[in-house]
Amino acid sequence: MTNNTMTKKNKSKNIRTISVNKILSAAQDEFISQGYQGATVQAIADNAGMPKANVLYYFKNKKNIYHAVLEQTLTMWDEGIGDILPEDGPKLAIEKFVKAKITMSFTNPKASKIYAMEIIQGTQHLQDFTRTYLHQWVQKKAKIFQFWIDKGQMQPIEPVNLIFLIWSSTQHYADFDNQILTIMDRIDYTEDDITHITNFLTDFILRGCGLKQ
Amino acid sequence: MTNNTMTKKNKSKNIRTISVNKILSAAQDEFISQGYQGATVQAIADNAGMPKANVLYYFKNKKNIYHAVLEQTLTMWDEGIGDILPEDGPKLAIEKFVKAKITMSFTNPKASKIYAMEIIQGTQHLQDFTRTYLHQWVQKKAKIFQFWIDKGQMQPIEPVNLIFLIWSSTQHYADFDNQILTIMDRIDYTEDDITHITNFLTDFILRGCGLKQ
DNA sequence: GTCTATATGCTGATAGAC
DNA sequence: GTCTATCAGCATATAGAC
Repeated sequence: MTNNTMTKKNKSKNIRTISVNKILSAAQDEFISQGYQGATVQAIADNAGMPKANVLYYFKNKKNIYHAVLEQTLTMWDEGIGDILPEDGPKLAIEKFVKAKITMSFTNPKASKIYAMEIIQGTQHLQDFTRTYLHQWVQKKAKIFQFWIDKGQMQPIEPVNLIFLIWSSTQHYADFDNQILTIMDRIDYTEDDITHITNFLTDFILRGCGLKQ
Repeated sequence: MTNNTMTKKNKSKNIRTISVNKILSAAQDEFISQGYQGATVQAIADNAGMPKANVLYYFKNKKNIYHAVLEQTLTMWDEGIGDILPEDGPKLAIEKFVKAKITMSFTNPKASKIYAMEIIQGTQHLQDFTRTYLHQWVQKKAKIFQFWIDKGQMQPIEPVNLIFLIWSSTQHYADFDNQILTIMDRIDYTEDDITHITNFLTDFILRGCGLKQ
């Protein structure tokens, strides 16, 4: 299908999709650096390369822009959380889980930051997500760890705190990238850095669980 | 010295100290939950129990309030960072370091949150602190770990990433307390929780470093 | 769909009486 | 030192021409 054969509807749908994505991307940056209140629709429009009125045409108001950014964030969180499968056994499962979280941290640090800011500020918009989805996820996965412990496949490591440690140590490279890069004398993470960090965290956590050496 | 024998200067100095502390405490809460821009002088004044004009009498403007809160935060960070001493050897040093960071997280979660938000948002006000003080601190302590590794007192664990892991896993309980408490079905951390978490993290990290079992 | 002009409301900050 | 009243500026959001 060429541009010439496009229906009017398809054309305008494309413009809409492109504009909406530009706005969401600009908004993500703006909300991270300025916070919700500090972010101005004007700044989002400037960074998206369009007049302020257009932004409000697509999203009606600032709150709706933020909700859309949050929704994107949760989708990524959900897709990137990885899984912990009983049939994998503790070693492989932890390796996979750590790798999934690290990958998410390095491929989408902005989503991680938006999420972190929400939780730090008091789970204002994410209370439902935490109370229901996340609560159940942790309980379910903790049971799998307990199953392995009971079968003698791993040492008695407290599962809930283990999950917290894996979350925190992997997210840290996304959320605190400014601090870490400054300390490491880098402008950005290189591929080598990412490989190195992945190996470090995987080895360290497996050893912490008594699953290596 | 009774109130009656107080000089006028002492009295007013007390009022000032009390008012300033009330303002700083209220401001800390407000900056965490609303962000810098979202925080209003009016809300700070309300939570401090005084008229807005009084707040601006003591601090002149909102920026100055925030700077004062940040200064408090850095002082706490500095006092709570703990130390890593060559003469302690790796095991004791790591035990002490982990314990110091956990203690800070549980005794002053608000300072940890203010700090975290600053770094996530791009070290806007803390670039100097990160570039100079923190950079040097990490390099210095990394050398001590390297010294122990070279002497065969501990396994070759990459020191800089080890420091990041200890920071992140301990701070997490302060910064993400809302999420953690929801998942753990608690309103607040109990003394038992804190002991349990301290033991978990200390054991896990020592094992990760190959210094236990 | 795009853009200009404008209304409305809120916030930081000040002036000045007490 | 405390507090009321008020100003000036800015940001969201809308109306309406193109």
